Order: sequence, then structure tokens, then C-alpha cells
Amino acid sequence: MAKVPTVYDVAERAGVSIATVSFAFRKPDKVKDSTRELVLAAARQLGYVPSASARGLAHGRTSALGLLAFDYLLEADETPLSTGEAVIVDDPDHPADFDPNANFRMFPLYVDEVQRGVELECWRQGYALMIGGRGQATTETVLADIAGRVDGLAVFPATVPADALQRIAWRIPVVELSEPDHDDQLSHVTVDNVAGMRAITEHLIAVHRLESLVFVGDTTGSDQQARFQGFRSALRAAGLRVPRKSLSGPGGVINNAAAVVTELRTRGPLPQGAVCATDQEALALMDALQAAGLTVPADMAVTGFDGIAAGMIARPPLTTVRQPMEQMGRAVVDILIDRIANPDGPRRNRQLPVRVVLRESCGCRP
Amino acid sequence: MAKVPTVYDVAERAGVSIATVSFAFRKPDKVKDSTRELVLAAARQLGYVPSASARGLAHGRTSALGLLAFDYLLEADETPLSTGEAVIVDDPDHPADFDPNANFRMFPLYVDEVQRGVELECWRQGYALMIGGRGQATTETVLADIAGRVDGLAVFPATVPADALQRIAWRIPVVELSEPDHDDQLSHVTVDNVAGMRAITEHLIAVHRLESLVFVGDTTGSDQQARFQGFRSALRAAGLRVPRKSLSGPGGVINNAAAVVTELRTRGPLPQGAVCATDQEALALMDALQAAGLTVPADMAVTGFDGIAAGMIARPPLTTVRQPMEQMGRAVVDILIDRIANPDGPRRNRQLPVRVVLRESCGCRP
DNA sequence: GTGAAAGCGCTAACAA
DNA sequence: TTGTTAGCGCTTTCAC
Repeated sequence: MAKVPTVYDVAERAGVSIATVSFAFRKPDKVKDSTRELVLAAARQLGYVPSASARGLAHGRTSALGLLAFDYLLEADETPLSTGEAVIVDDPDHPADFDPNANFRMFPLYVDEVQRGVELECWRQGYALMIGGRGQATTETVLADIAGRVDGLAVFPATVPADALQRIAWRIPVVELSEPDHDDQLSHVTVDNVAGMRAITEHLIAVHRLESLVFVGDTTGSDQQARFQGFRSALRAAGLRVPRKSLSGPGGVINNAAAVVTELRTRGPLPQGAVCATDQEALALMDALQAAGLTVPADMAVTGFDGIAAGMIARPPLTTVRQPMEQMGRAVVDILIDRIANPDGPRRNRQLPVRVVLRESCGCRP
Repeated sequence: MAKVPTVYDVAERAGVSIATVSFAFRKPDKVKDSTRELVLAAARQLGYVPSASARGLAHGRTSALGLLAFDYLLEADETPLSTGEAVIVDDPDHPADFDPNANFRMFPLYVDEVQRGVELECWRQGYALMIGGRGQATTETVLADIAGRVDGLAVFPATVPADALQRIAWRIPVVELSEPDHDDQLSHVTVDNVAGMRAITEHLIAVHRLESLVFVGDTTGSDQQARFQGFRSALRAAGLRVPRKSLSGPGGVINNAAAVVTELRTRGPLPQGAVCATDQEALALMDALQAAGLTVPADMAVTGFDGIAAGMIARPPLTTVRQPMEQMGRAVVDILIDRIANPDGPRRNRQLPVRVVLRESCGCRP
């Protein structure tokens, strides 16, 4: 790459001062038409591209927002680049990327859809988006790295240590997703997990007449906690037996669904339905159930929560509670931009509605 | 937001010079352990976050890559934020975001999956990713904006004017996706469209014994051009009649599939199969065919190209040629990083293999 | 309407 | 090992 042209080069070429060059770009009407043309032409000839770093430094803002993505499901296997020549048809060497079904189980997930909402809204509002996270080195480092580049930051839950986040929030507005307000500096975007889970559980009870239900899944996160609570409240309201705790195999349901199924069977008669904390856990459970020779929903109904795409292509298609993920992403940006414009205003929280999506895994017919 | 702490503040607090602060962060081993601790502690207390702008300016690189996303399918309707309270179940006011099927017709598409590959590889290699584009104001402006922030840039085909891209490429490495090398400054990542399309056409001919085939879809892009060519070459090799041009309704197939179906029917006997340039066009065609009372694949087989998710949940599931999208994204980053490290090296081109995915729309049984 | 000049916060020689 | 200092490229008063 040859030397990168700067304002100075443009100024020299156009025979004006650097201030004029700057004005020509930023305040076109503060410059005489003819000089502006002159400057723009010079810039064009030189291939001048303003440095965002310099601009950000001088101006004090970057006009970019940041998003820190998950660390939940880090891509363990660094899918190698395919080596082959440009060939076709059956290539069992690259199953992961070439098997759409396998691929679809991992993407798009909750994070991805929310991220998309963030992207769309950012662009709509003229912001660039800096994304970092998933699988990157030290979370703390990445955090600071991203935070240093943007005017506002969005983070997924449990992505970074709370105190680190606090520190950032002191500097720029931060929105945390799917995490209740814990009286910090952060703004929050959440959904009504309790009501969503209560509704889907009520459906199982009222429509499918199920009476013995279990809750399956990790309940560490506050989202999941709330879902468990919604489940229990529906059972309680219906006068049914309320399980005290969630079933969650050692190491989580997703990688240990078989163990969960075993536990389910050894406990006595199989429950009529399993309400899962997330779609991914529900899908893993369905797989394990079917691997054990059981049929969903005949032997046991299964429901999820989130509304990820994989639920649609599952057999049977998964009944679930869908979060308005794109909207959540948009809300995040909305809040961030508001907070940037209004740094001294109060932090904002926003709760969005969820929706029950009835498919077949609960016993509904297509 | 209170005053943002800088190196100076940290230095003062720690009783050292700013250089030491900088070193403590960047070259920890060039600083005595005790002073480093001191500095880090001071930084922590102050909530210091290094400014990426300043760093980028001083150091000459940003350690971020850029991706300029599509303008193809701009989201016409700026989905408004849902207004309601946190409620549940049936909310016909927000169909788009809440109807998973509708949603998955638009996401993830080709761009999205490639983008994901870019993200994963960026993070794996310790780069942040700046994304811009889709739906954003003037493409030229955005281009410069993004380009000014990053060390390397990836662009989707037909996203920006060639000359603008040239100018950027003179400054930082640029990789263009799905576009053949046209002897510019750019590097390229492509797939073997010709071979892929030839293979799927051969499948129709050899396995399903179809003899009258049409090609449907826009052939403006070079990707699509190559696919049409592959289609023709398969027909020619089989000694079948080779259509001279593609069928593409006014304004494209996607929004005008009904017109294409009408044309198909008025031309004489319905062809036995329609080979489409892209999955999206194939899906639109299938919809229109079914709306006209025809059955796929009985009345007419349909195939696509790309391997987007929507093809899997279509009825019947879409037979297609899948591009290794994640790999393409990873390859892009790979090239970019190589070119950054090696600015004077030659530009690089890379072609990846595609794969035929047989589902039901071609006549194959599940 | 245009130019001169003072930073913005950080890095990297070079000195000490 | 640490400090001094000169930029990095741009924005933005303030003069002219």
C-alpha cells in the first residue's frame, strides 16, 4: 500500500488549508461552492479516506455502537478451511458446513437473531456496529477493546463480570439484554419470561389435559429462573403437583440429554410432558427421547422457549414461546442512542412481550 | 457521564509517566512488576478504558476488520418497535417478528451465513469486526466511513461502485465475495457455480429423467451468469434442447413469480423442471406454482442454489446446491489478515467447492 | 470564507 | 526500568 493520503495532502493539492478540507466534508455550507468542489476533486484524485481514528479522537465520539456477543456456546472445533479443489456433490470431509441440518442447529440461535435486530436498527439510524466476543481471548480484554471504540455498548447476559461492566457503564451507556435491572448503571431489555412460561404450561394443562409435568433445563440464568417460576405458577394455579426443582443432567441437558431421559424413566411412570427452559434443551431432549425409542408427543410432550429456527425443522416441530428477538435488538439500539444523546438522563429498562407458538411437539395437530 | 479518565489521569494517580502507563498495558514485561501493579490498580480505580481512536491514530492500525453487508434486500418496512405491555399469546399486531416462518424466509440468507463465518474467524484471530451497510444511507459514505475505521475490508458483490472500491483498495486490503477476479486490486473468494449447477442439472436429467428444463431467475450477477452457463452445459452434454435465455419476470422472479408461472403455462406444455438461479427465486416459484394449483415436484420439479435455511422448511423441502458460506466468510478473513501482514504481496483469490443437497423438490423421496 | 493553531489520547523513539 | 517528547490525522475555536 502506498502512502495513505491525509487532509494535508488534499489541502496541498487543492491549494487550501486543512481546515477548509475538513469543512468541505463536515460543514459543506460553510465553504464556498467552488472551493468545495476543488477540495472534493483533490480528495477523489488522491483516494482520500478520512481516518475514523483521528476523527474520533478529535471529535470525541466514534459514531459506532458495540455489541459483545456470547461466550455460551463457543465453537469448540475451529472448523478448518476446506482444502479441496472446487469440486462438487458428495464431500464427506466437510460435513459440518455442508450439512444444512447440522448447521441449522447452531445458527441462528437467540443471540444471532437479536444481533440481527441490533444491526438493522444501527444502520437505520446511521451508526456503524462493532461486534466482538464469541470465542475471543480474554473477555475482559475484549470488553475494554470494544468499549474503547464505541459510543455505546450492548452485552448479552453473563458475558462479562459485573464489575467490569460497571466500569464501562460509567464511561458510556451500556444496555444489558435479558437480565433484570439489578440497580446498576445499566439499562435493560427483557421479555416477560414468567408470563410466557405460564401460558405455555397452561396450554399443556388446559388443552392437552396433561397432569404430570416436569421442568427440564438449567436454571442458573435469571431468564431461566423466571421461566421455572412461570411454570410452577401455572401448575399451582391448576392445583397440580409442583416440582420443587428443575431436571438438569450433570453438565447441562444439552450434552447430557440421555442421562436426563434415564433419570426420567427410573423415577417411576414417565411424566406426560416436559417443559424445557430453552429450545436447545428441548431439542436435545427430543433427540434423546427418540433415541430411547420413545415418541414425542405421544409418549411425552415437549416444549421449548426462545423460538429459534431449529425448532421449526425438528420432527415433530417444536412448540415454544417465541421472544421478539429482532425487536429486542432494535430496542437495545434505541435505548443506547437515547442515552448517548442524553447522557445525564436516567437509565432505561424495557420489557417486550413474548408469544406462544403452537406446533406439534405439545400434541397439537399440524 | 463524568469526565473520562485518560492515560494522564492514571499516570498521575499511580505517580508515574504516561509512557509507563502505556507500557503497563501494551508491553507488560517492559515494566517492573510492582509498578505495573500500581498502574493497573490506578486504572482500575479510575475506570480507565484506553481510547481505541487515540491508539489507532498513534499506532497506525485499528485491529479491526470491516464488512460491508448487502443492499439487495433492504428491509423496506422499518419494523416498528412493539408498543404493548409485556403480554402473551396471540398478538396479531406484530406478525412479522412473531411469525417464525415469515421471519425465516428472510433470515438467515446467504449474506448472513457468510457474515457469521467472517465473525467467527475474526474473533478467533483476535480482530474486532465492524459491520455496516444494509439499509444504510449513501453507500459511498458508509463505505468511506467503514473503510476509515479498519485495517481490511470485505464486501459483498454489487454492494459498492467499482471505482470507489478501487480507491479503498489502494489504502487497505479489500476482499470481494462471489465475484470473479476482474483484474483489480481486490482479492476474491468465490465458489464453483458452473460445476455446481451442472451437477444438479445432471441429477435432474440422469436420475429423474427430465428432458424439458427451463432456467429461472435473474442472471445479472456474475454468480448467476455462471450458474446459467453450468445449466446449459449440462443440457448440451445430454443432447437436450438448450434454452437461450433465462426466464425472469419483470422486476425479478421473487416479487413476480406469478407472472413467471403464467408465462410458463402459456408457452405450451409445462416444462418438467425449473432450475432456479437462487434459493429465494426457487421458493418464490414454488409458492406461485402451488398458488396456481400445481404440485411440486409432480407437475414440475424445482431446484435452487445457495442452501439457505428457508429451503429446509419449505414444502416440499428444496433441492439445491449449497455454498460453504461459513467457510467463505472464514476464507475472507484469512486473506485479509494475510494481506495486512504482507501489504506488498500479491492479491489472492480463492475458490471453494459447493455441494448438491438432494431434498424433495426435485422428485427425490425423503 | 478561509487560515493558523491548539488540542484530542495514545504510542514509540530516544534519553536518562 | 522509567520519563520526555514528538507526532498520528482530524476538528474546532478564533483571527483575519
